[in-house]
Amino acid sequence: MTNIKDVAKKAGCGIATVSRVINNSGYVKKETREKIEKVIKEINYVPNEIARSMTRQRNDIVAFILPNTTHLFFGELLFHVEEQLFNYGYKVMICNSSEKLEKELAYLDMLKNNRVDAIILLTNNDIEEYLDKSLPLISFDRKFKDVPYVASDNYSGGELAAKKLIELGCKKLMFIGDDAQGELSPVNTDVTKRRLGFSDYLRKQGIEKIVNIEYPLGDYTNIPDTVHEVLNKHTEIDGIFTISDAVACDVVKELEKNGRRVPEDVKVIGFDGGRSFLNLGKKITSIGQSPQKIALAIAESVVSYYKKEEVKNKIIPIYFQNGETA
Amino acid sequence: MTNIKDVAKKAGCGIATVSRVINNSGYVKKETREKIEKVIKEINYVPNEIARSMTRQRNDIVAFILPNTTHLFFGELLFHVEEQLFNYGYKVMICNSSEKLEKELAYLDMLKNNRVDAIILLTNNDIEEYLDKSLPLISFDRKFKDVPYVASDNYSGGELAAKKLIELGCKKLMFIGDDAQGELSPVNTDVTKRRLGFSDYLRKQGIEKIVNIEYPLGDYTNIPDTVHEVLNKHTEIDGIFTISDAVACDVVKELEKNGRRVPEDVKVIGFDGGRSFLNLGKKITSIGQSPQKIALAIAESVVSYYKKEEVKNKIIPIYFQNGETA
DNA sequence: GAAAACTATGAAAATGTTTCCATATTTTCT
DNA sequence: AGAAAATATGGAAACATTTTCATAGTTTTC
Repeated sequence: MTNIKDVAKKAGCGIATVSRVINNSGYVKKETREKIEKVIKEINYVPNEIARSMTRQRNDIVAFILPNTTHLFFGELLFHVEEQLFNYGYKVMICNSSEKLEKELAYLDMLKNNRVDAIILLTNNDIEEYLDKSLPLISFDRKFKDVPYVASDNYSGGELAAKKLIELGCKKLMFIGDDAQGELSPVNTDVTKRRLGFSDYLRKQGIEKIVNIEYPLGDYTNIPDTVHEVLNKHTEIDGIFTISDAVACDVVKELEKNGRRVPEDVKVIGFDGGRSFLNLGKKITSIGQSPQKIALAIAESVVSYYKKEEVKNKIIPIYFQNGETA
Repeated sequence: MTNIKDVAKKAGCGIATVSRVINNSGYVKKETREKIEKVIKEINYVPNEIARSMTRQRNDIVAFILPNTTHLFFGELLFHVEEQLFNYGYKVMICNSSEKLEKELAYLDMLKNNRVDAIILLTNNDIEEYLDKSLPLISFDRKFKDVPYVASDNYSGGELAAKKLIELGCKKLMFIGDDAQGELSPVNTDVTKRRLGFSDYLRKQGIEKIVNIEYPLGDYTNIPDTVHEVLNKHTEIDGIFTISDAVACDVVKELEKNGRRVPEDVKVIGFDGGRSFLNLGKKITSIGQSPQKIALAIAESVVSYYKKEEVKNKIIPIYFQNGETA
């Protein structure tokens, strides 16, 4: 590989001048610039970004720690985050934690060594005490001490779902979601607020929820059994709000297996929207999160870090994505 | 941030010795090692990976250029690729091309500057002429000149689908897939082989396909209309093989809208399997690709590059994933 | 008991840039 | 015309490591 010295030698100038040409900075005479550009092409020189990172002490890399790129919503979010950051000149390093704390910690260590410019953290683990104050963190859907965060307006989403189900004439409502985010859990992600918004709204309207079904986070294997059991016990249920569209999908399958039609007999409202919603059919309605807007907010936070500005918390509005339940 | 010099000074030794301790290389007296380790902790030193990359002239980064992490199968593949490479000590940079050639080229340029250790390329574009011989490329599901590749055994997959549909008693078969990969297209990805395997098998059995439905790659918007039209024209169709499970899902919806039951009236076999298959319900059967095995093959290819061994092409077996159509 | 092998250490070179500083030339201003 | 400002250029330091080399002490070997 050729380097900047080779260019300088062949062009008969100093390396500083070559550097100026490459970075289009400082003063360079027109002929000198042309000569250098010619040589660069001739000897097929490409600047070594590793060396640039060395002097600049930054590498324009942003890391994204998330549980799993196989979840539709996460894959979508990743796509938009990468797209936004690419536009700002950043590269994105992807870190699948598989929801494991140890892996998240291993990544944080590695990322610290690598002096990445920012770390986007999406986790359900009890990681707060391990978060190094010096790391350029941005948290998604989760509040940690001293860490700026971006989140969908989950609470309003829960309220909206309740409001909608009531409008649609539902009388006996249920929530199906994650246990690890329960009110008594030490881990309190923003996702919890979906249920809180839902419950609070119902309470204000003097309506009582039938039941919450909750199960370990990320463990979708036993949903059908649990749902089956509850549905048999509470045949009066006519409206369900689920923590995500993926769960909603399983719930619909189970309902149909039990002879209940969706949306005719039971209305179902999920959460996430977008592509995941489309893929899962339109029997449900969804409270949509906007990965584009979330991604933009995150990218702006990254840029704020770079500019050493205050990085503000950002709540992203949710929206209705109407399906047949609507 | 503290550096290796700070450690050396405080420990009263040379930086070379500190380096030996960090890298666990060469000779270091036990007491010296302990002293240095103590200082490292005291002053909270973490080695600067950028500087290490500088001297080692490699950064343990592998880039993955793919169309879009929002496709279920790609998200899944990405997950396993990252997981495997993490085990080998690599970091993964993610590059969403949105299927755009210009974006792929921009990424390739950037990655060249960044001296990444390997580039996994997943594309449907006519990019061959732009591929720099000096880049450490690994192609997925696509053969380029001089570029080692990893692919699922798509041809056998097509054959298997045909065989299965015939075994299930189907008489009037159809293929639904992508136009851009047509036999006359200059772009010839391995995905094409799904149809070839399917067609060839039928031909050998003396069975003629009813029709191919093909449409622009990645453009799933007009599938329902096209399918609707063809189904009305060919009400005798009783077996369909689709290029992917995602397409199969749309096809099933359309079939049901037209009053045909799946799998009772029409059997549908898709392609991809795994999580995407599960999410889409089990009315279809799928020819499954194994993202784990693909990821392992890719990771091994990356390691071969590092060892400067010959990087071999690898064909990964597919498998049956039985649903209700089975 | 001398040579060979092993252990231990640090100075200095090398990695490929950017940037600061010094210097020189040219242009602009009054 | 002389001073100030703008243009142009290159040498050298700095970035934080690893690695080579030189040197020296300590064991082992026969």
